[in-house]
Parts: sequence; C-alpha cells; structure tokens
Amino acid sequence: MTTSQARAGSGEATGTRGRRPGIKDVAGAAGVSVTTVSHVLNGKGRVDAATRARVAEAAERLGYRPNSNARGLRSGRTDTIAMLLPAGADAHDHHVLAVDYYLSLTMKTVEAAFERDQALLQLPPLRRLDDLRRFGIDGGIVLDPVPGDGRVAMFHRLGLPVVTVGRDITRPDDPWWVAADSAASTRTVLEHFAAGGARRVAMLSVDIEWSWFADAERTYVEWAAERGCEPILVLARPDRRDSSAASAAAALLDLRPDAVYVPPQWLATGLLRLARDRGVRVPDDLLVAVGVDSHLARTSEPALTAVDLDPARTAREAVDLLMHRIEGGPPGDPRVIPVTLHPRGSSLRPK
Amino acid sequence: MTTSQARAGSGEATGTRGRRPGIKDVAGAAGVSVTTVSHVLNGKGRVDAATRARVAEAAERLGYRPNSNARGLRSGRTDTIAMLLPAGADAHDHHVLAVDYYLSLTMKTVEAAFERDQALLQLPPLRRLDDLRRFGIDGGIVLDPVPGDGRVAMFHRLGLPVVTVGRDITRPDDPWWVAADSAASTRTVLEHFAAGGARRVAMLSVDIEWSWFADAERTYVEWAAERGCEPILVLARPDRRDSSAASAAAALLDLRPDAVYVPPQWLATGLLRLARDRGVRVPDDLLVAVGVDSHLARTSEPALTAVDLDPARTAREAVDLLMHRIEGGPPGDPRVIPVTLHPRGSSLRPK
DNA sequence: CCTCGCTGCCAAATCGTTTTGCCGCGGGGT
DNA sequence: ACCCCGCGGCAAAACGATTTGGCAGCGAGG
Repeated sequence: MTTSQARAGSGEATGTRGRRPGIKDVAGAAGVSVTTVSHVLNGKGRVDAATRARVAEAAERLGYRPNSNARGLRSGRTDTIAMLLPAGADAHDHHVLAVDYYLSLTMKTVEAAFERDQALLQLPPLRRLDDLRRFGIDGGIVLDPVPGDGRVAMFHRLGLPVVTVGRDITRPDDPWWVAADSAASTRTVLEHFAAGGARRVAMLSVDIEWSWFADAERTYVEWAAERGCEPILVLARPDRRDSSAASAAAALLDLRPDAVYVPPQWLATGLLRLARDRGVRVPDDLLVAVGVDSHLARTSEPALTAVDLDPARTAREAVDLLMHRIEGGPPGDPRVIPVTLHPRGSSLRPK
Repeated sequence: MTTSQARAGSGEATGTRGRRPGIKDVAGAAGVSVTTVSHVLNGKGRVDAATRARVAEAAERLGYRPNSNARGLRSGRTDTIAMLLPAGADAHDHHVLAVDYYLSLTMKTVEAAFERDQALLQLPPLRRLDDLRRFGIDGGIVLDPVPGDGRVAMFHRLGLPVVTVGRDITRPDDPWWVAADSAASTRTVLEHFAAGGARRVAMLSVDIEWSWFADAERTYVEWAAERGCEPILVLARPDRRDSSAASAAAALLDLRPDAVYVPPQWLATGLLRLARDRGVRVPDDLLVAVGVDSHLARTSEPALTAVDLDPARTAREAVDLLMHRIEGGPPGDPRVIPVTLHPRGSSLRPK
C-alpha cells in the first residue's frame, strides 16, 4: 500500500537515492553511532571536537534534516505554534475590517516563528474543545480575545501555553499578553488635535470589548476630565456595519465637534462621507484621525492621520512571549508595544 | 521517575487533570488490545460490530485524539499542508494590495483544510531549499506564482505535491492549478461597459506576469479586435506604486477613453483621483471597474464596480486539488472558478 | 477424522529521534 | 598498587501510533 510516497525524484546534492536521509545515514557516513549524531546536532552530550566536526560535515553533505514527527514524538514538542485570527476577521463576511493589520500581523508572525525555528499553524474558528485537541501544537497566539469567545479558555483547559495579542479584559490578572499602547496613542492623537487648535475634541468608537477600544475610551474620558471638558463620545453598535456606523456618525456630527478620533478605522469612511454631505470640511472644519493604519487610510481623500500599530514588532514580541511561556519561564510583565502617529491631511490644517 | 501508564480505568472525560489519553488508555477502558482500537478508529481491520461500538464509545468518553506525531511517524504523513502567500502581500512593506482577497483566502483555506482533517501551515518567504525542508508537510498551495520565484520548483525538488492558485505561466503543461476565470470576467466587464453605452473601452493594468493580469490583457485585446477597435491598453510598472501608478493613469486618461477596466484594483484609487482633478466625472464621463473586490472598492466614492473572485470557492477547490494530488490521483483538468460581477456606482450612469 | 477457510482478535515489529545508563580507558591522587 | 573520576562514546529504551503476521476457535466439506 505504498502508493503515496511520491518518489522523491532527482535527489539532492550528491547521490541521494530514494529516501530522505535519516540520522542513521549520517551516523554511517561519519562512522559513529546515532547517539553521537544526535548529541552533535543538538549540542547536548560530550563529544570530541574532531568527531563533532566530522558529524556536522556528514550531516551537511547529506542534506540531513531531522524528521519532525519523530523528534516531536520523542520530545513531546512539536515546534509548532498556532495563531487564531479573531472570529470575523474575514472582510468578505463580517465587519471587522482592520484587514491590512491582520494580514501584516499574520505574515510577520510567520517570520518571527520561523526565526525561532517554529512552524506556524493557522487555526480555524474553534467550535469545540476537540477542534483544538486535533492539532499538534506547543502553544498558541490568540488575536483580540473578546469576553464571549472561549478560545483562551480552551487553551487553558488543555494545559496549552497561550498568549494574546490585545489584553483579555475578562482576565485582568493575566500577564501573558502583547498589545499596542492604546492609552499612549490616544493621548498622542488628542494632543495632536489640541496642538492643531481643536477645542471640541470627540471620539467615535465602537461597543466591542477589545482592549484597544476600551483603553482608548477610558483614556479619552480621563483626558477630557483633566482639561475640564465634557467628553463627546459616541459608540457604534458592533453588529451590522452599514446602519449602525451611519447613525453613529450622524449622532457624532450633531454634537458639532471640531476634531474626532476614530479608533475603529472602519467607521471613518462613513464619517468622512457624511461630513462632506453636510458641508463639514476635513480638515478645515473637522480634524480626523483613526486608530489603525491601512492602505485605505493612506489613499483616502484626504489621507487619514492614523496610528501605526507596528504589527512587525507586535508579532515578534508575541512569538517571543509565547516561547518564553512554553519554555516554562516566569510570568513577567505584559509587553506594551509603542506606537507611532502618522499625521496626514485629515488632521493638518492648510496654513 | 514515575512510570506513567495512565490509569485507564478511572479515565474521566470531564476532569482532564492528568496527561492526554493514549491509545493504550482506550484499549484498557474497552478491554481490548491497542491493535483493535487502531483498527476501529481507522476502519481497517476485521472487528466485531459489538466490539467496535464498545471501543468507539470508550474513545469518545475519554476524549481520545491520536497523537499526530506518532501517527505521522508511522504513516509517513503529517496531515498538514502549507500555504504560501505571494512575496509582497504585506501591505505595510509592498505594493501588492489585494489585501482583502488574501486574508479571506487564507481564512477560507484554513477552514477547507480543517474540514479535510488537515492542518494548515503558513510558510514564510522561502530563501533556500532547506527552509522548505524544515517543515513537516504533505504538500503546499502556492499563491500567485511568478516566473521569478522558485517556490514551485522547491516543492518539485523535494518531491512534495503542490498546487498553485493562479496559473504559473512558465509551466503551461502543469494542470495542477486553481484560478478565477480571468477571461470570462474580462468579457463580462467589457460587455457591461458596452451595454452602458461605452465606445472607447480601455484597460489599465500592470506589467506583472500573473495569469490573472496576463489573461485579462489578452482577452481585452481579442475583444477589441472582434469589434474592430484599436485596443487602448496602458500598463503600469510593477515597482514603486506611487509614481508609476500615477503616470500610467495619466497616460491612460490622455487617450480619452469613456470606460476603463482596471484588473489590478490598487491602481484605481489614483485613477479616480486624477480623473476628478481633470474634471472627468465618474461614471458620467468615464465608466470604471476593477478586477478584485474589496472593502475599499465597496466604500470608495463612487463605489467601484468589481469582480468577485470568490475566495471561499477558490480555497475549497485548491485544498481539494491538493489532497487529490497528495493521494496520488491522476492530473485531471485545472479548476477554473467562475466569478461574479458586482456593478456599482462607478459604472452605472444615472438615468 | 482431517483439512480448509473464515472470523475476531492480539503480540510484536516498525517509524526516526532523543535520552538514559553504562563501559572502557587514561591519568592523577593516595 | 589501588581507587576514583572525567572523558568520549555506544547500546538500548523510550515516545504513541499503524501494520504485519500470526493464533485460536468454529463450522463446513471431503
């Protein structure tokens, strides 16, 4: 029944006929035992320098790569970590539209994992515990946990190490997270508005329990209080995008702000359109900034001032933190990622 | 050194305190040998119906899931397939901006793989053959192969089954691909323009050797020839987006078309802006359609008529085709995915 | 009565690697 | 002389599943 075993065809380097070389082949070629080969390749045992060199050369010459299944079986590790996009990240079906961010984060996470010699598995939406149990992974990165989803809980139930990107607001004592600095970015935006002469600074956000939005709202309210202003805060419902976004934008404009910070970038399009329809000019009458940078923000008319969440750094830190947890390291502090503001036309008044 | 041997008898489904149950635990609980358990679970050997039911019940009760490493070690399969995004799909670094499409395709592929009991690995850009050899996979899906990248070649060198999404134009005889029907969608768009009264139908595309663009250009030229028109075709350079996109759009508008099909959606933004700056009204003076649907297209002003590439179906077919190849099936025909045109404001003249 | 074939089940080999335990060999200390 | 220890290395036992090659028991056919 050996039909599968696609005949590996023309071999590699020198004459590799047939199968992929195993540790035995390397041992044979170097004239030592498999134990010694394993020790050399993993830098573990006590091996003479000359022997070490000989084994390394043989392994290199044969193009030897350890069989990941065998290694994983023995060591109990798979050298594979998982990543779970937020349910609803699919722009064709849903409304969570930080698409650029998620795609970039995905690719950067893949690369960061690769550099740590880990493979990265993309997991589907998990419906039952068994869904997660099927995968041979050492741990996982859950993106943007929300109170409702049981994803983090599933990892815990299976005793699997997990870290989140975005703080899980239902687990205030959990230090295993990485997140962009929402409070700092909010203050940066608000100060940017103030420096631009804005007096009535508002926020248009969304009623989702993600730490990025929750922290932005809290920081905004604090900031307004510090300046003795009444906060002007409108939250859109998170469900159907079109209607709730439009009505939230209308409600906000009715309050006559002269600057708006919009953490959920996908609400900005409707806001801009409505402003134009009402004769409110951006940036002349209204400064606008959004909380997630994207191609859309850059090419919008006017270009949208946006917070750069640095997905590359976020990915690196997330993988780093997860590996730390997998290796049994102590909890430590959460990783807060510094962010950058990209001021663009939507918040820069022509002089 | 606690010799593990989990106490099979007291195995609880609820209290998953101890280690993961193995096939031995199931065998103990059902009062049979591991061989019989394996046979039942894989539907292979000859087992009495009553025994079969007993084993299945025990496995279910214990929440048993086979260890993927052990299974893979023995069977030579990993039940894991890989997916390779095109180099440059990262919008934060590069210019290939069908971001919605790729994210959607990714998630749909994950789900399709899951339904086939496969895990999906996301692979980083491969620099050397060893990069690919490191991963324990049964096969891979390469997105949008271009003549330069060696990705498909690497799979072939390792004897790994591979399929592509998008035809590899350097391998005309390779039937192992899935692609949206570029020719049909091009004709649909062109006829849509013609039905809208357009006389000078042009194309603005890009000089990349992707089948989606190449086929669109060819089809456009054919269509123009059939109608006895001179084709009005401008290709942007694929390198730096800003300058080349702007100059291509300018060159196109200089030719005074009254309709433009833009297969690479990311060129449309600049075109729309330039048209407005020149006083060319869309759709009154110029009909526009793009070749990849996206959130940007839907929320643009005016909304852009776009071709829906059906990433969900593409993903399903790609996984299906790959599994077929992995299982040693005969080549068969490529899978051409039918597409849908979404007419929107940019190509619908107000009556 | 012997043989044959079939059913239902099991013991053991196997996959490729890591890890444990041990062994022979010098050399230095007592 | 003897003991002990560190070095360099190997054989063999895991790891958890699948697959092979049986082995009883039983009924039917010669």
